[in-house]
Amino acid sequence: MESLTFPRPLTTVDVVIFAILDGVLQALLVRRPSEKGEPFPDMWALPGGFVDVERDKDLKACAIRKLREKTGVAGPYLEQLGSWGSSNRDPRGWSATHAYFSLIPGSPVLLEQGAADVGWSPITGNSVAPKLAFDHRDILEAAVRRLRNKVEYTSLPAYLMPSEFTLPDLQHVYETILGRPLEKSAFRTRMLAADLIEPVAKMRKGPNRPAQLYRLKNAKAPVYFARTFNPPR
Amino acid sequence: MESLTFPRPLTTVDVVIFAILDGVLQALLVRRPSEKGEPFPDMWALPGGFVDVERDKDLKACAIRKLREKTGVAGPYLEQLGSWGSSNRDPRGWSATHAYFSLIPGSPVLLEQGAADVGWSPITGNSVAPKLAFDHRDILEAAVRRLRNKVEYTSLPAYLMPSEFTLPDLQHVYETILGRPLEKSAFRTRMLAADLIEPVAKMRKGPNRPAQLYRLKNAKAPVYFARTFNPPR
DNA sequence: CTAAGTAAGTTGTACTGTACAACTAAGTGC
DNA sequence: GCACTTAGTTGTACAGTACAACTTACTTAG
Repeated sequence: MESLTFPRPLTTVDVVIFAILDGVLQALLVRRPSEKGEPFPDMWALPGGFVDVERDKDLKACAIRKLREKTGVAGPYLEQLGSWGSSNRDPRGWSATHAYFSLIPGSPVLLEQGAADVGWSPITGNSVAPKLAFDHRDILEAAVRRLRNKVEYTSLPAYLMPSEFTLPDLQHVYETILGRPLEKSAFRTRMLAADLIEPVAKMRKGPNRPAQLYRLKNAKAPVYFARTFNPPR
Repeated sequence: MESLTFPRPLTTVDVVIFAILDGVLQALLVRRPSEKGEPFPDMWALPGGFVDVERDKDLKACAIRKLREKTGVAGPYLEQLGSWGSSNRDPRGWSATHAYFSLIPGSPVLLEQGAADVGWSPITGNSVAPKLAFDHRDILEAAVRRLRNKVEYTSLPAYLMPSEFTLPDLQHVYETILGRPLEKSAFRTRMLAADLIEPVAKMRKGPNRPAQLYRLKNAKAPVYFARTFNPPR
């Protein structure tokens, strides 16, 4: 039998958690512990950590656990992003992380505990302002690129909406993520043809014409459109 | 300092290697060793194995090493597919694999050594005929789905072509992978507009009208089209 | 009560890339 | 020379969006 005594890399899971706050795309960050000997003490990092071979039955379960520990959110959109592994990404030795990305709806309420160690950071460009521990900037940038790319031809932003929203609300989220305006009528046609949302018997009141409220259809998987938005130049 | 003495999962890399042989999409498989104590002895599996923390500087280097060990091919198309990790996918304990998929051109010549332990298997449906070790069937199916999906809107099949090929050749590869016929004139228009290939000053002779030969433009990254082929039903 | 302002939502025309189908072109074999 | 086959082109139809102008429904100022 093979001995299996050779050195094993460290195995972690990290989660890029996106939400719309103050009308802006933001990512959740946690502060690294400040204990002596911890790598990147007090720096901001993506939520994540070691796979616990006792508690986590698989990688996705581990990601869900970390997501719930930080946000209290259960059952949001969760997708595998990729993995990053090398001899030098963690000073403690050869390490590989399995990265996920998650979209959470509305304006989520964070768990109150340890609020100083958890915070939302707005996405500007492809990343966030603070320096991040490990190679977490690379991972975050990959997540932003993947999100932007998919928003061109999928209904992913629907997972960032609160339970009831208007079509202009949804369009603003698309525009915020893509960083460019979209055509109102084409947007509406596409969304309504997608069999993705259904109107509720209410209107959003405001200082001008009320807007129809919609909600996501039950347990709706993301819709893939046959074309991207607008001319890609 | 954190002790790092907790148990670590096994870390492996597996590669799904696709090529067109006999006009059919095929995947490379290797036979598991037959030694006592080895999991899944003598079964077919994807090429791969443990990360070697001494030799592999990162995951991609590890995938490239395994690719070259099995095929002798250097520098083909290589893309990360995802990762699979759980407590029960390997009888030796909690294990996570980082899966890649690769497209190799033409009709590749395998390394001769140990030819009995390496073989191509045609893709039928979403998988291959033989039973596979571990969860390699899941991984292979995910690779086939990803490839099919991307072929709808990218130029990936170009990486499966020999150095010189005709447009009908390329179209046949598209059709083989997608499992449905494509429109000749729309296909040609799309491919020629993509700035992906260039004609060489030669024709493919045959029993009927000669066809223009093309080659991939130098170091060409895959092209993403703004629409999928055909009506998706 | 009316008019201005604003955002929601609709309508009509133009355009782009593909679908579909018929056509022409260039070779082989008999 | 003619039938056959595959390469490659041409022309019309169509689908989904881009663009822009329009109508609708509400609030607020006067």
